[in-house]
Amino acid sequence: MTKEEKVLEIIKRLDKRYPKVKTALNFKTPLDLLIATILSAQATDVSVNRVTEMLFKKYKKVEDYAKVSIEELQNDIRSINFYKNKASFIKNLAKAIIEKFNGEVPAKMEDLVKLPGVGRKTANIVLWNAFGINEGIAVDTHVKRISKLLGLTDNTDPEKIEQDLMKITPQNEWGRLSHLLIMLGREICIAKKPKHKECPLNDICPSSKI
DNA sequence: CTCCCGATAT
DNA sequence: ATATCAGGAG
Repeated sequence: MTKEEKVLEIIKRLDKRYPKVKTALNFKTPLDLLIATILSAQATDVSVNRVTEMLFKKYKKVEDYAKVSIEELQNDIRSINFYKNKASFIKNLAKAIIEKFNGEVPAKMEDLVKLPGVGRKTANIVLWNAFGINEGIAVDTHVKRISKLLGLTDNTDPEKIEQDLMKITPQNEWGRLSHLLIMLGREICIAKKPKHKECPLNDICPSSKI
């Protein structure tokens, strides 16, 4: 089985288990999702959703983030890790969106990654979930780990892994592949204790202990 | 490569 | 106690 065939089989099986897969982060607007995704770095989606439920009622426009004091913003997201960094990212990003993009979250990779606190992973999440655009593949900790376990890549650098996955995956499946692997990583192919017996990919996974 | 730095599961 | 969690910047 070629890697191209393997990816299609993986998508086919995971699609059956996770139909209509999408981000687990709650959001209504592109701005909401951008903020939530920044907050989600090395944090659980449950923690992020708990904070954003309050946050998105208080901050509805980029101007709200741009004008709030850094201390107040820090306090509003204090339960999330790296809250000082993230508060600065969000405030500076809001200013940048107002100055450079007329107050609208840009729907292009090259624009998104210029924003403070936004890398390709965050940009890919926003592009696909908020704009329906397949411009790349979000490689997070789950996608990184599982791609290697499945033998889809030999690289460890997320950007190289993304390139490898993009080469062997039809572009219209890029967003879905990423989110399907994330779901598998959260529920079955757990970093610490993979549930090989329950895994729908155990017969085509080189790392399976079954 | 290090730092950031709270909540949760085991 | 400690490993891990939808990472990114310096």
